[in-house]
Amino acid sequence: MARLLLRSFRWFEDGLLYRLDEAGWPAIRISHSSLFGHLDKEGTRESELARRIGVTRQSVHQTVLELKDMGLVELATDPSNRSAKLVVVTPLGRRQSRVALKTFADLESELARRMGKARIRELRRILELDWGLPVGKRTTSAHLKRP
Amino acid sequence: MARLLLRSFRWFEDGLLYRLDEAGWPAIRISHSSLFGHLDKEGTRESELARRIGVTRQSVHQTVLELKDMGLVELATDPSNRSAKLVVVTPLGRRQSRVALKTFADLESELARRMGKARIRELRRILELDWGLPVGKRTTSAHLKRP
DNA sequence: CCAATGTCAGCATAACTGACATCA
DNA sequence: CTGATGTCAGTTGTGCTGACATTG
Repeated sequence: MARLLLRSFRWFEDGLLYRLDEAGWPAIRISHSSLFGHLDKEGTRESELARRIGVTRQSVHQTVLELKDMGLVELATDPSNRSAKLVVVTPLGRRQSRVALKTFADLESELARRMGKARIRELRRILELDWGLPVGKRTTSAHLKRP
Repeated sequence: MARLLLRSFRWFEDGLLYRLDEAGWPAIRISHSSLFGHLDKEGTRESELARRIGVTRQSVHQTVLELKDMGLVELATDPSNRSAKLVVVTPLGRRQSRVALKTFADLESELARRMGKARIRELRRILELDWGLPVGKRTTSAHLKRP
């Protein structure tokens, strides 16, 4: 099962890279685009993104730095807390994220066309469920709701 | 969707590592154990494994080397073709693969307990389907049946 | 002092591509 | 010569942990 999940992940990864390259946006990757789906309009803290996406602050930080280098996001100090920063999308970022998110939607539609709409809907439903902590994990997990 | 698939993969990965460590077999990883499920009793070529698993020869080669270092498999020259080699399981490998495969089954049962048997059965069913080539891929793909 | 946040450095895992030698 | 196979070297992509500074 683990291998099947990974294989399916690669299916999307390959498709995304191909489509974006085709559209002239070769730079973005899965970790980048999945971040955009969790950004608020007013800006979002890295630590908040980490919680929403389900990875560590450090992973998010890495991705954000890359996005910043590409000019897709900017960092602004949070007015309500000077030790925190807000990740805000640039106009360029908005344009590119539209393409990326649409590509994901397209891939999922293509899959639905191939495999059946109901099946893919069901797949997403199952994956979106809270699977609980991985067996043996106690705390501080990507799957934990409240850290 | 891509991220969800990856997250679920990690769920299994974490569980496997914890359980195996608990059982005193800390060395093995997902890539290792998924290989065992595709080994014939009489031995199997690396390139054949690559085809069955759906990855490149080079990836399989890497994994096989590690398994050899651990003493779980051995390499024998194929009697029918001296340029080829057969990957054969050692007695130690047989013991450990039993533990690993049982662990995977346990994890899936645990998941079924948490999420519902039917749902997990359906999840596996969908993942096992042939998704076809990733969008944009022409040839030489991990998803290709006949290369 | 403590907790949250961001940052820096290093590592692990699972794949990939490219290049090349061997042999049927 | 060609094709299959194995091998070596390097790279990519996504995540992790540990350690530390800043701020509230």
